[in-house]
Amino acid sequence: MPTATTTAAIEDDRLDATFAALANSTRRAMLARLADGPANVTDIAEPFDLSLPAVSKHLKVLEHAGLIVRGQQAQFRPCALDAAPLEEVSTWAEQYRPIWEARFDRMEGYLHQLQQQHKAGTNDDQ
Amino acid sequence: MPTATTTAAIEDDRLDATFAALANSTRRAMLARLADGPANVTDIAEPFDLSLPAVSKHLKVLEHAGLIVRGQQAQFRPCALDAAPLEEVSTWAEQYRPIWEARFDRMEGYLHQLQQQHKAGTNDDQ
DNA sequence: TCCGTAGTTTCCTATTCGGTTAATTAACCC
DNA sequence: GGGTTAATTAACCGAATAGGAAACTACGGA
Repeated sequence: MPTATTTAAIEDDRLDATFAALANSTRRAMLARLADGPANVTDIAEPFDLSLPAVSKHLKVLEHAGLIVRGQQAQFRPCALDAAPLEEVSTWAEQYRPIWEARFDRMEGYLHQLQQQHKAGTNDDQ
Repeated sequence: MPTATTTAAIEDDRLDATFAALANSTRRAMLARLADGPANVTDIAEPFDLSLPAVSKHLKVLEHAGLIVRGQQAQFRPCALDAAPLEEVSTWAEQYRPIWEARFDRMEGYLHQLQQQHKAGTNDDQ
């Protein structure tokens, strides 16, 4: 058996890690900071009301998701943004563009209908 | 006290919820299924090796993120995709497009440099 | 060699997540 | 009313998250 873990499963895991890393406003703010250029851990920590270990852990999550790359010069560990996973996120989301664009002509009526039904409970027939 | 919760904070919370909902391949598969049209809970559950309560919880997460809308007809609770939050995700990610596109000319050298430093650790002396 | 700086690791706590089974609600049909 | 179908709620469990404090590692410099 060639790949017990299929390509799709690997991509799934990577998207899992990326979305999980992004599901936190502190980490998203760190990425925004790094969009302006590389920085050391204490620099990244500065705007946040967080202990340094907490920041360190957030950075580890971002690194695990491949969203940052880290180096080492002397006692410093510079972090740099790697936006490649964000391209995957964008591509994934863009799959659904036809749907959110069709929303007005096709979907919205149905969505409203569902919501009304939900509010109404059992009204009459259908 | 005017808006102790600022607009930015609300958007943060919404992105938190959306990304968290997307950070699970089962839930992403459910969205993919719903892209083909509305479905009831048991229909959605069918491809998964999961108990119905587990499916129900996943759907609640998706609903909380605004990714699905739910109705009620008789004992059925039809679910329909609402792709609007995915447009937000795409827009958010697209912020970083200049960075992932500049990667080849501007960033890659630096990223590699960081990675090499990291691997090398203390190379020469000790 | 000792000190200060930069970060990480370890250990702890509280909360959330993903899953289960069992019980419950809700609506239809006979 | 009684039974069946659809789905949720309740209670519980193990694993993962997010945080802090304290200890530790690693490097540069006086």
